[in-house]
Amino acid sequence: MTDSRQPGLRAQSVYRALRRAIIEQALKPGMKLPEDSIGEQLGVSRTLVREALGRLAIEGLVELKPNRGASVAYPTLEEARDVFDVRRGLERLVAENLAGRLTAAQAAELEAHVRQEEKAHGQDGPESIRLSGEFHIKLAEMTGNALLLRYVQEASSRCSLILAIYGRPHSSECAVSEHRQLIEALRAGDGARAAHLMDHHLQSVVTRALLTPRAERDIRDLLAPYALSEGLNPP
Amino acid sequence: MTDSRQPGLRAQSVYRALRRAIIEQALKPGMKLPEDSIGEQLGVSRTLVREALGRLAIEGLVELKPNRGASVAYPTLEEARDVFDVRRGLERLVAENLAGRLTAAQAAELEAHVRQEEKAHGQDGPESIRLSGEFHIKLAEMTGNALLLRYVQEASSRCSLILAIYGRPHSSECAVSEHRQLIEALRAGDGARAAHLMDHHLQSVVTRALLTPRAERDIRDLLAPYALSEGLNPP
DNA sequence: TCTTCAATAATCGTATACAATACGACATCT
DNA sequence: AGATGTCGTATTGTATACGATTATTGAAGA
Repeated sequence: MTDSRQPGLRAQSVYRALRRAIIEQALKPGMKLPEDSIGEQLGVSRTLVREALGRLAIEGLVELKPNRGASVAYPTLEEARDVFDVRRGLERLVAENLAGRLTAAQAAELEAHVRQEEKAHGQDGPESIRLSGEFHIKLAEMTGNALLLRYVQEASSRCSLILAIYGRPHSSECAVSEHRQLIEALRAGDGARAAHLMDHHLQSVVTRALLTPRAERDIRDLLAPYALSEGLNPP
Repeated sequence: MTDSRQPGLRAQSVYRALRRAIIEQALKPGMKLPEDSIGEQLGVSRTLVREALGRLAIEGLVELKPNRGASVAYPTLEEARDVFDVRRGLERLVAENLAGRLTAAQAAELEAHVRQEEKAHGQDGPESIRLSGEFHIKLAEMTGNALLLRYVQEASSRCSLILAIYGRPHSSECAVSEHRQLIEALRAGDGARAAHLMDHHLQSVVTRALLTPRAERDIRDLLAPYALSEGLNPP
């Protein structure tokens, strides 16, 4: 039971449940999120659902329109670019911060993680994606800077959502070799190189998996983002 | 009347009112924030106050302890350092992003702003501080990156709170000349130099106005942060 | 006088209630 | 048929209600 009757924890459970559901695409971009049905499903009142939706809206995973409720966010391409730019910047900071400061234990943990990524590379799709993401979160954690961690987490989740919309189907997001190189640079204490590697790593994630490469098939695909960002509701 | 009976706007009004009150130190760090009295004062129910407090808690301006309510945040020195570090990083990104991209109109606006800062420098204390802060917000706005703007705003407000606690009384936070140099570098399109200037500018804000230079007078000052961060309630 | 404890008051966490708004279906008119 | 107006339903925005938890006060005992 993660439920726990402790105060405030149920609210957080709702938040996390919705968050995961969105990132894993159980709730697809643009999908409506009525407070009633969610509350009923999760066994809480609208109050807590509302709280969670509000928080998700701040983080950009949910869109909240006055008097017409919440829906899973459907970022435009410009917003997507913004998010990726900021994320690259943030993770560059992470890299600079970490260069030379990595303890032996931390380096070992990262390498173990990369080995896992390698193992999962060929087979399980979603598992591979999850591991790639976690690598970056782990790095942010290791800075010991809570605010930096929060921002990286937020940007990362939004990136997941963006890739769900604009990314090609099964691009394995991160190249394992690039993670390896990065660890090496961090270990060597070469901050500039680490930042540079991180920057290009994330840049290549974009070009490899994302933005523009996807040739939209027909007008419906092209219009979908606009319709949804205006609150319209295509079938 | 900023009140406006439009839905959702009252909630935002509450949020903004509390935010300003905290930043302007009408509500001092550590001060309790009971939902009831705030709601009564602002003419709304606890629901909306709660919403606002939740949001402020996420942004780090308010601390929220389970079953014992909200209080104005009292960041520790480590948290303060984290926030300043992230802010410096973010604003470096702003500088890099803006270098060479500044339109003539934007440059003019910035220069006009700096002239205002200069005017206000000698006289009004709080006014000078406000203008210094706004300069940085303006820069972030000019990137056109909404997420970057949000993060800079958030970090800035937290910095205000931090300076309220640990800063020396009337340090004029930003040197006008440094702002001028920055604009020049942006205009020249020298991204590296702009980033460097920004970095040192913010670094000097810290050393000039802040952290450690303040010789605490007695034990009470030294203990205050610890007491408050533990939820204790000194008179 | 200082501690301990119980009763009371204050405040929070969550659910529910009610009014306001938006969406959809049907009827009406041209 | 197509457009337009009206009613009913669904869903939101906000307030209120109620049980639970924490702070406070005051009295009794050491």
